[in-house]
Amino acid sequence: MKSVNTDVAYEYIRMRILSGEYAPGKSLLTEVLAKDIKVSRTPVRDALRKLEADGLVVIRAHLGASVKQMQLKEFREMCDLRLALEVHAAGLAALNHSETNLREIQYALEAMRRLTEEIIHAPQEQPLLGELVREDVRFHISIISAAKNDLIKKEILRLHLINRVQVVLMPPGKAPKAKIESEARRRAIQSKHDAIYSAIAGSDAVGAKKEMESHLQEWIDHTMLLMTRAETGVLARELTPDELVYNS
Amino acid sequence: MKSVNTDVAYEYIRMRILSGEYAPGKSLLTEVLAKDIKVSRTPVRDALRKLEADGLVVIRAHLGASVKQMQLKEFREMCDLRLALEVHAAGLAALNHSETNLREIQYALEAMRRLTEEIIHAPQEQPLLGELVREDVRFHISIISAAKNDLIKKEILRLHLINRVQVVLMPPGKAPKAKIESEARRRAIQSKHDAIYSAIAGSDAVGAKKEMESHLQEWIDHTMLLMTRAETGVLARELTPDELVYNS
DNA sequence: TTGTTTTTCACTGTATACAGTAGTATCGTT
DNA sequence: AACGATACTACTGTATACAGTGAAAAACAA
Repeated sequence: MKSVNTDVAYEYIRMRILSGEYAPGKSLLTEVLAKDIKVSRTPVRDALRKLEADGLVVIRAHLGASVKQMQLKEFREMCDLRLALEVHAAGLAALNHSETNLREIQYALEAMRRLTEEIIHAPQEQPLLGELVREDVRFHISIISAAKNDLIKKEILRLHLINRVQVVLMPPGKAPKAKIESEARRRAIQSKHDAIYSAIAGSDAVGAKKEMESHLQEWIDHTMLLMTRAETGVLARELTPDELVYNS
Repeated sequence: MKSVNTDVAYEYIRMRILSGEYAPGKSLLTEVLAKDIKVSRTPVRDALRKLEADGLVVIRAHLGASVKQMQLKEFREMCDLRLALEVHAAGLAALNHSETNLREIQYALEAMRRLTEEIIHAPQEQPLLGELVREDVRFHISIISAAKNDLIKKEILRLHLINRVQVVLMPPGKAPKAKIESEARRRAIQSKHDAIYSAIAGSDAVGAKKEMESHLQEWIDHTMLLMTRAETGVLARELTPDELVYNS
């Protein structure tokens, strides 16, 4: 099948939103985009509609499209939605996982363990943080895959992406916590991950759900704290566009 | 703001899908629709894109749009997704409900109780079934509203609508169960609903989730059984278009 | 007949011109 | 100077013509 301009436009805009080049709130003019992508306005409009369905863009009649910007309330609701789905997926993973799934989860787990220790002992933690986040994503996605429900998986991935666009991390200089505090937090997360893995590997659905729920709730609380603290217009970003496109 | 043709087309097509006039699998030709709605193909295409986002339509490049038709596997996955969300919502409802919410839930509950008894004692159960289903929907939506999470609510409503389009009930004549059996089942459902309500009213989140989970699981199992039994091309429908549009 | 190629054609995808809206700047009035 | 009405304009919404695809029909070969 020949490539379709709509898809080209979709990928073009999507990448720029996910990479942060088009920040939340930025208005997306069809004419400008059409000229940049070198197609007409029609496929651009189609692409924007698809992106709206993904939750990355909002379109208001006669006012045009802009990159979705969430209020704190909406963000909290989305986190809760994600929690519900990932907790359920953890339970399913405990029941439906294959050996391959377990190996995948374990791989991410070990990579995170290694990176956590490296970061704690390194003088500059920043450069390795991106890798850590990437492995964290891999860990969660592996679990979702083990649940063997493509619809739920798709939905969670969608929410993950929105999350990435909305959560703008504190700039390196203004790290909100003392290093000793974040060190303890990192170790706590690691052991929580271990507990989740054990429950899944042991086919303990109830346990897996419980551990996943408290893990995510902790993450949500932590993130909400950072977001309420953060001044508007904070702009440090950890991930490259490439890392953001996990379609696996 | 002036009404937009895209919205007109969207409503037009949506209604016909929800009412069953456009059955799953039916192909939706933009030219035909445009002529029927008396607009051009452009807003029709936009509307179809929106309906695709709703999960009611599928669009394949160069092949056009058609009303979404699910395989059994996908339907099962969707039911599981809905279960995850509604169970979570039940838990939230136990924590976040207002007095008004409780009254709404109770109202639907009592209406169902009355109808259930009427149906059991009536010679012809068919005419009242639609009403019963409508009150059942009201019951579930009231709980979702009580959860106070608009995003989750929106998502569950979306899934409910897809459900209605996909689940085509057995024709009256071929009722799969003896009356005595469905009578027992109706009473069981009623008492399950009572249990859910009690847990929510008593702010018992764990209990509410547990009751909701087993209730929905029972419904899913029952529906899957009907669907696997049903021959292809079964076409009896209980609800009028009007009942299908709960935007509350 | 059966299988393979060619042709046809109905439909979608795209570009573009035009219409219509909502926000902004301009002007006039007090 | 403050306020309201008017004109402007930059953009979206819509119709439509044309290009391009893929599936089904027709033609052909064995």
